[in-house]
Amino acid sequence: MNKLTIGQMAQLNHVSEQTLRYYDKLGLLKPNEVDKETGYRYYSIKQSARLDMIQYMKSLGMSLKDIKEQLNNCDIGLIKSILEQKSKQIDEQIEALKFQKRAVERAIISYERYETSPPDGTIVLEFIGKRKVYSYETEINFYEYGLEAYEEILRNLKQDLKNKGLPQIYFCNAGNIVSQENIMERKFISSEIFVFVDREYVPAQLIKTIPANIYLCIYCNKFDKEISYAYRLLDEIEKCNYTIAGDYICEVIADLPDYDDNERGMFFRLQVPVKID
Amino acid sequence: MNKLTIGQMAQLNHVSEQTLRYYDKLGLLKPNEVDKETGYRYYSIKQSARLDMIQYMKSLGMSLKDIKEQLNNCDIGLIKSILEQKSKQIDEQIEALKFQKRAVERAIISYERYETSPPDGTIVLEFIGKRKVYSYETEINFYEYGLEAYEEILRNLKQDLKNKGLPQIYFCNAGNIVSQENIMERKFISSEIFVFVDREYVPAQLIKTIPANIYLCIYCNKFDKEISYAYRLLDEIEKCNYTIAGDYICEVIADLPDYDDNERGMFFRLQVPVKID
DNA sequence: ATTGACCTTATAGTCGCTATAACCTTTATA
DNA sequence: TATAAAGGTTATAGCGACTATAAGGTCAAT
Repeated sequence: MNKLTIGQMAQLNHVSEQTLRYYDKLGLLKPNEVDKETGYRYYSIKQSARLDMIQYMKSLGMSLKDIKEQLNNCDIGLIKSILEQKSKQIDEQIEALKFQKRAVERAIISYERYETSPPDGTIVLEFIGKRKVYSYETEINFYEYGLEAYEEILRNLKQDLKNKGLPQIYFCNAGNIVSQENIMERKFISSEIFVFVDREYVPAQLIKTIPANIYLCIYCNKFDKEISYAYRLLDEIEKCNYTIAGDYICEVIADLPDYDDNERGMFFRLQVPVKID
Repeated sequence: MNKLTIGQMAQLNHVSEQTLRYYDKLGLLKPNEVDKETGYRYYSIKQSARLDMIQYMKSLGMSLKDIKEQLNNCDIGLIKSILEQKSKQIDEQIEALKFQKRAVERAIISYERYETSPPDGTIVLEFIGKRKVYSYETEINFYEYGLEAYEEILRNLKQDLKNKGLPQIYFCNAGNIVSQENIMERKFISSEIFVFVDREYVPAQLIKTIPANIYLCIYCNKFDKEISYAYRLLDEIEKCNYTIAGDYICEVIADLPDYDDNERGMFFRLQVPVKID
């Protein structure tokens, strides 16, 4: 039993024969003995120790090349520093995953919201709670340009999120603001684009609050229709004798993987906070 | 600016040109326009939307093939189920990483302990606090066999840990027990091997407690020397008139990636709990 | 006209295996 | 002892998502 064939060695250690042959080829784990006639590999069970160590180092994310180096030239200090680095790395990974989790939850909610949204063109009064946004100032008023300019600004926002270390997923829940002043005069001027964020995960100094209020909203399924739909909203506000109580918001509810003519498939909720007398 | 070369598109979206060519080849993102004469690819900035979606789906762990399918044949229900699955997966990953973190910390401590351990052959009295172990019963008394048998048992233990869903890392901090009864008669009989575990991470019914006590310990750097060193320990206990107060433990302090003759490089602390009158 | 930046395709390499083909050796059974 | 089944050998290709390189064609500015 002290001369194991490759199959036995593989079975004992729960690796495949090919893996053992591969390790042999790399010089990572040479069989104890090779029959010169037949080329048969024979392992000693003691070699499991080395295999254990290989598997452990692999689990730390080391490449086989690095493992080989480390095993051939054992340096405990180095191992310790790899372990310490690994420990930090795990913490970072956990943080990143928590971030990602939030983002996925957010995307699910976004799709659910899309599915349950009223159809395009519907006008409704809705209460919307307090929201946090991270906003990004641009140099141009993008209402003067089209979807292309908007895409370009999104590219910049994306880069900005990256630079600030914010998860790019927020990206799918974007929007922009037109000030109360401008919207009251029906002037579509905006150089501020934003993404909705979670307070817990974004440094407080980067975020702004949009207050809770009753909003008159209209749903819209195409980028090009925004302004005409916004006019319908303003007309409705006048008709009902509501008072505009704050900034106009164009919120992207869902960014669909649905590309007509290569264009972003978007679903919006245009909203104006109102006071009802 | 509405006709971007591959280089501009790549820069805007922070991907490499090769990646864009690769996506083109896969049919994942075809440029808006290709010059038939020169083969030059020209993208529209609007296509960034599709690229965003590709990147997002990639971040969810989808393969490019699946992404292509999904984009060509958009099904929101499917996306939602992928997202929900992803959410669960993230939770699992976080749990796994926490586990791994503990394991790495444990390995660091183990190396530190090795570095600060007294040299081979040293006998010292130490207070050792309460410890938790997961133990594994074997059919044979492995003291009757050599390192080979021990390795074989370790293979079984490893498999057992795997079956029980315990992290394999505990493996590097193993040991075995000889009952008080046997050790008092200097009979080295043991069929119980164990690994030290963290209480928090292992189901309570699987673990056993080794009580806190003062232990007379001897450090040992070779598997083959265990029994002779253990005898020295017992001789010392007699000489000092201590009373053996519990089971003998052979603890592996470090499993070094240092292979003389392919053998496991181990460092042990052999210990007997004693009562000093 | 020339330079240099940028584009093209085609091919090979990365990593840690897995799969397959074509063939050889060992072991157990008829 | 013949034979079949199990298990071993090497060599090669493939995976996935790229990256790197070579050899050559195109564009824009001087």
